[in-house]
Amino acid sequence: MMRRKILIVDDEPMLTDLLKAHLEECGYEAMIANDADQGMNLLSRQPDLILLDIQMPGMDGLQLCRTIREHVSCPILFLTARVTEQDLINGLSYGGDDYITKPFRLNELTARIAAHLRRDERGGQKQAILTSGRLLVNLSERKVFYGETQIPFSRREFELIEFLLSNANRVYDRERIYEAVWGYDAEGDSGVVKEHVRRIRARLREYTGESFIETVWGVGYQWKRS
Amino acid sequence: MMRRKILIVDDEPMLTDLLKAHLEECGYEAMIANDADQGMNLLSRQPDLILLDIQMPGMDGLQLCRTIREHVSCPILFLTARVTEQDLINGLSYGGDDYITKPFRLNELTARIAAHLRRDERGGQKQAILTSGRLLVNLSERKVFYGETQIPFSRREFELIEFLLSNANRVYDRERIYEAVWGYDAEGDSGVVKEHVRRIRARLREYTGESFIETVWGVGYQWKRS
DNA sequence: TTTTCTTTTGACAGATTTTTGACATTCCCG
DNA sequence: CGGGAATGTCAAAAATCTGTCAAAAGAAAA
Repeated sequence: MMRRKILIVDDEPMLTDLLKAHLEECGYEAMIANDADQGMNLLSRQPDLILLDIQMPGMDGLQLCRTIREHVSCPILFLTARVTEQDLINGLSYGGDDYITKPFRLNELTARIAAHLRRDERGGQKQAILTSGRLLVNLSERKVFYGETQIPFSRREFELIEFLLSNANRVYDRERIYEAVWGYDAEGDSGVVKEHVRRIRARLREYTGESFIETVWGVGYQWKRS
Repeated sequence: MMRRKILIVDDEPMLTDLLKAHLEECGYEAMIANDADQGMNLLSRQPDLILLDIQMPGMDGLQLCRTIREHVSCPILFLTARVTEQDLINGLSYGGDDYITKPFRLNELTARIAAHLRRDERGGQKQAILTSGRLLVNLSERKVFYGETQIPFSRREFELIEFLLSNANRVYDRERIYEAVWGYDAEGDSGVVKEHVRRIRARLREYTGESFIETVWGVGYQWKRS
């Protein structure tokens, strides 16, 4: 198996050096880019994964992310400081796949990297993070954020959100939703879905002002992504 | 075999120079840092061992030690003038591996260094230490410290802590936890995990005031790292 | 063996979530 | 403008989950 190539884009030489050394110790091949131009150039070497700092001074990391996405389809993992949660959400909607906040542990980082590469390899399509506007849904931690505040959801509620959001802009009747989320053959829908949608909407509205889930009369529900 | 790199952190230039010369004579590559910042910077060069003076004026050597531990896992050897048992415990609880009191003989120092490097290399067993806030978990010695005091845990308790902490911020249901820690296929979880979590929380709370392990309702537990 | 400590188990109460059904409201269409 | 079907709302009931305790079973130490 070829050694996996990882591209590191960060303006802090100290950090990039440390990361490079560590990643190489873990058996990866690491390339360093200290600015956007270098980063774009190194795309030609076909990295398997990209670590991208989205808050480099004098450069728009988000734009860079989008540009990268136009050229390659490998996982992009953001490095970000805790403060600008908003940037993070932007980033994910700009084509990123996951994020990790600075300061982070090397072990944690390599674990994430391994997970993404594994997923990529198996062809698994499942994203780790979903976004919708300013809303952020972290599937692995099972948490929903609006900006920096977390919105609490119960298990079924979360599963329902996960289903609808990962099939955003598509309409499903209650029976299908029940089947997909509850797993049984939907015999008597009995209005459970209805009630859950209500509570999810209520909580979303309470925290964000909008409810995201839309009713298509006579048919079912859909997650509306602007 | 690569030449081993040793990082010396001490505010006394005379001493550091002397050490550097001596170590290089012994076939090591030596790097000097005269203050904490320099020390942190040089971590990017991945030293194989660190000599650290824990009593530099205007800086908390112990805290530095702990900070270093968050980034690297190589052996850390204290240089200290203090000799009490208490100081030793302090140092070790902050993530150090050994200590040597000043004034010392160069021979003694190099002997210790060689011993640690040998152990590090042979066992392949990394001196794994995890931290979470002020909490420190020494995996090789199977001990947990909060500041300078040790918190006692039994075998299973420690293993459970180890598993959750090394996968911090990720949620695992009881079944998975049982599988990972007990090693069997989780047939009848039977609440063993639940009970262990309770006792771990209780002891952590007793010593630290917080319980670190968080419940995600309907899903499982996770170690919460701020 | 006895003693002590750890681990497992089962029962229970309390808290939270999920489901249900009755009722109100909205929407479509004639 | 209604009638009827589909959807929204609410609160109570049912089901599920978690925290806690104490006792039993098992391991380790003495």
